Amino acid sequence: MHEVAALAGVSIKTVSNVINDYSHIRPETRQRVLDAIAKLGYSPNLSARGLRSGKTGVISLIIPDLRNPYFAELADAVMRAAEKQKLSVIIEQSGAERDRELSLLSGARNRMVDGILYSALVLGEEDAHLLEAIEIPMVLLGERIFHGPTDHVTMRNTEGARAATEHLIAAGRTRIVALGAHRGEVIGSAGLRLEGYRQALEAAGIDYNDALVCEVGGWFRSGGAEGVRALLASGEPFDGIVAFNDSMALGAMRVLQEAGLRIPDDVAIIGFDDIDETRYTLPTLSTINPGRDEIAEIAVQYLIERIAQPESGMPPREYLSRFELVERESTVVAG
Amino acid sequence: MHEVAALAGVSIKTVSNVINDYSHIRPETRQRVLDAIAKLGYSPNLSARGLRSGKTGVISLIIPDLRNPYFAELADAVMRAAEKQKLSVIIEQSGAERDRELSLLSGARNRMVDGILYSALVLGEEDAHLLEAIEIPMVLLGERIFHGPTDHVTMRNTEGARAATEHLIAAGRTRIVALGAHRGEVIGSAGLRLEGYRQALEAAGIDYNDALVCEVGGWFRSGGAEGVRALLASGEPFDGIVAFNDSMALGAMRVLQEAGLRIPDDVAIIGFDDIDETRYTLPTLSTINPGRDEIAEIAVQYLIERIAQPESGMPPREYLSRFELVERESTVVAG
DNA sequence: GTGAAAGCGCTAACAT
DNA sequence: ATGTTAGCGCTTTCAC
Repeated sequence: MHEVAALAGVSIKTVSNVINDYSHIRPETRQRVLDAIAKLGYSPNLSARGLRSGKTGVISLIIPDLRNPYFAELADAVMRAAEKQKLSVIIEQSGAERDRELSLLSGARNRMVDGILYSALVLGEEDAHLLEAIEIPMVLLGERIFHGPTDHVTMRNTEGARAATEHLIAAGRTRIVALGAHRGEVIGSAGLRLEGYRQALEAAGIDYNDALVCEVGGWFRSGGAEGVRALLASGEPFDGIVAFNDSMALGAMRVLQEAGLRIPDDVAIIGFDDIDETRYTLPTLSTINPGRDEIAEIAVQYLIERIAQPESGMPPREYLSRFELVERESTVVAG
Repeated sequence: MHEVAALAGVSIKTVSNVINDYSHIRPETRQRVLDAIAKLGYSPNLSARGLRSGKTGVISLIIPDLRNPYFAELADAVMRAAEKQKLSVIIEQSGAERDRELSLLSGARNRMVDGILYSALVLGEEDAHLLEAIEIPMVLLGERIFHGPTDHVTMRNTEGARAATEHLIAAGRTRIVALGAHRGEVIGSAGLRLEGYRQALEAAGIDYNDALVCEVGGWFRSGGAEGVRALLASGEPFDGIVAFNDSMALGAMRVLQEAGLRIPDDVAIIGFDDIDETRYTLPTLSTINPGRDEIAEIAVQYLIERIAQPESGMPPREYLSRFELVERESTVVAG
């Protein structure tokens, strides 16, 4: 920077002004500085800037696991949104371990980032108070913690599940499985989506049948597969499945096909998340698009606002994205 | 830090020593400092440390697109390897655009990272000289650029493809499709894998049939699907497919099944990459596991070594990981 | 419109 | 074994 100033024949302050797009610089001077920068291949030292300004231009995104397509796509959306705002993103994987989620939140690595986007999988409502201790700006993604002390961006889970269920009902299905429930959970994606499922049944005058509510080990393909296997073994008849995420739906599809059932003729199935893969399976999977891009953009915007005004006293905000029902082959009987 | 020093009744230097695990500190003093740190909830400012030491403890990983499962899994492996070494990872997506790959490599964001792991998709051999201009340590992943000025970590592409092809031959297939070739490409994954395919055919005394070498638009599901559709339309008979990555294999499987062909009975198929999904499709997909964890660990280790000794004059290294053939349902006829 | 100087929080010499 | 001091590269008052 000194060299640039020398070459351009100005002071180091002027160089700083040019870089930061300050006003009141003669165009001619500015050009001279720009030329010098180009000639010397200079680029500012971000650590120094960070030290001085207290900001690093980096945010961290805490997610359970990148190998889960849902989170990979979420990370992609967040990175695109962050880039528009000239922010870099450090991704930290919690592995869905409680200790790791906690240590990442309070960890020393955070000293290097301006804010955190936190997609909780393990911490729940009862841990909301722990978030109070986090001193750097944070925005929460997903459903695990409501009414926390931070901004929260998520989708309309209940309405989405209701729309998915109504879609199957409209297709003439009456014995509809809810795949991925967690008994006793009221908040959290599982609880909210189950509530939407119930609402749709009730509105259509279909009795709720507990035998069709299928719990799983985890929201993975394997969980969906096991769930449907158990269901088939139970002998309880069904003609539709609302899976609470796409991975489970895909696992379920595989088991149904192995069992010789046709999709959607024998069983119609709809998922949740609209991960890329659902466009290429056989059959393609109908699903609820949660508005991922919108979630990412709003979350980044909220975080930037909190970073800009850490002590604004603005109460925690809650943003619910628009979802969209995506109709594909798994729910539409050809002809 | 000053406060910590005051509370512990020592100088700020001693605090620094404790934090950095220096020797020659009386255990009692160290403990006093540690207590003070805990009480004040102090944690060091990484920006300041970075400014002073010239290192940030952050590396960047440049990949085309996280939504591609192969790269999501690579990113996961890299992050796990980096974490073991106490490094954070900033992920940058190039979107497979040439301009973006170049600007990311030389971009200002790099001032904040100690080194780059670069998985090229667009830049090729002819751009190797551009890498010379990058002044920060870099390790290359993947096949696009060989003989560049940097360390390079990748898999044994030719041997892997040969093993895959031999696996189909051993299963009695003789009319084997190579799916995902790029005509005229010699280096790059496509060229290397095609070479392995040819070697296997030759070793088995099977004539190379150009009509079975199938080019595709891109290494995505859609590319694999289109390729197989064209092949079916051509009327050229085939009983096996070596797909140069798993995504194409999955797209191909879908088209085969739509066409009423049984896998593996009518057509056996094997992919490349061992992405998670291949364990859950119907049928499950045989594939070549490229040794992703090994690649990630070696790449991070190489990068750390280069960061430690930027001007060591050590010549560029090349590391080839061990691969493994994973046998699943798509190549094994039951019974 | 531009320059001079102070200092962000830390580490590395050097001194004690 | 611990304290003192200079300075990393930048931004930011405050003069001019």
